[in-house]
Amino acid sequence: MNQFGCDCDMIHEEVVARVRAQMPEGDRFSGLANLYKLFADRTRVRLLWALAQEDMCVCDLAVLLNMTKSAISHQLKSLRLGNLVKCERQGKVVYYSLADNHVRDIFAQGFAHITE
Amino acid sequence: MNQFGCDCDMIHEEVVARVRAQMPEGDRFSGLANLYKLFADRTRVRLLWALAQEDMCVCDLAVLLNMTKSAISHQLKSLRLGNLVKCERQGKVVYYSLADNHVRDIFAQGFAHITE
DNA sequence: ATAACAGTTGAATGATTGTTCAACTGTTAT
DNA sequence: ATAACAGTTGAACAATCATTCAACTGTTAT
Repeated sequence: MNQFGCDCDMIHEEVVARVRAQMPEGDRFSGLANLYKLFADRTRVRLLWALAQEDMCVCDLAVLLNMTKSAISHQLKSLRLGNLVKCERQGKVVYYSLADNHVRDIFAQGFAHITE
Repeated sequence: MNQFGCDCDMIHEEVVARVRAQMPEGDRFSGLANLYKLFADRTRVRLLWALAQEDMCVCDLAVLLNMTKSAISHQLKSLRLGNLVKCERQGKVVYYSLADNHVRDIFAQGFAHITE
């Protein structure tokens, strides 16, 4: 470990200084990583995709993905805390839907990237 | 467990049938999840952001993020296997750069979502 | 040759995370 | 009241993953 807090020399001082100067304030990178974490699981991706097609209840989603209500509910909670989905109770049934259209845009871009 | 392979009834048969019919072939959801996994870590997000500013070598990136060459190199390998970055050796130094401009677009969208 | 430095690699470790299980709440119907 | 079903929750378990450490490769300069 050296003066820079790492185990090597800084080779291009000007480059590092320039990039560091453009770095955003605070810790916006963690927020960004946390957003992408919600898309970084096959089950959650399928849930979001399904809700991008139609609003659905927990049981329908469980049947669609061949998983238990519990597993689905746990993942929906993560998505709810991340403000990607919202829910509304009607009697015994809880209907989930996308929180906003941004999720659809992110999907479109993701699919575009992996199919090229 | 029932006929559907889950622990509940299908409440809206038509909805599930309709959504299932629109489901993409194969397992494109895993590919999508794997793409987002690469963005789902603070270190990798910062590496990608830095390389979106300028091409850099491993030592510069290590200094910039206050991390060891080894940790940086491991993460760069993941990004390389995911085709998000590429590298080129010039003498002792290995320069990394974004594989294409798609990464920049994904960043723009991500930042747009978390700052609203 | 050999020293010095940039970078890579594999195993090990600790932390994070997805699913299961069992127990629970809330609503509807008998 | 009570049974039945939709959904939630917390603990436990297994799997995944990021970082560390030590040993290694490749290139340059002496």
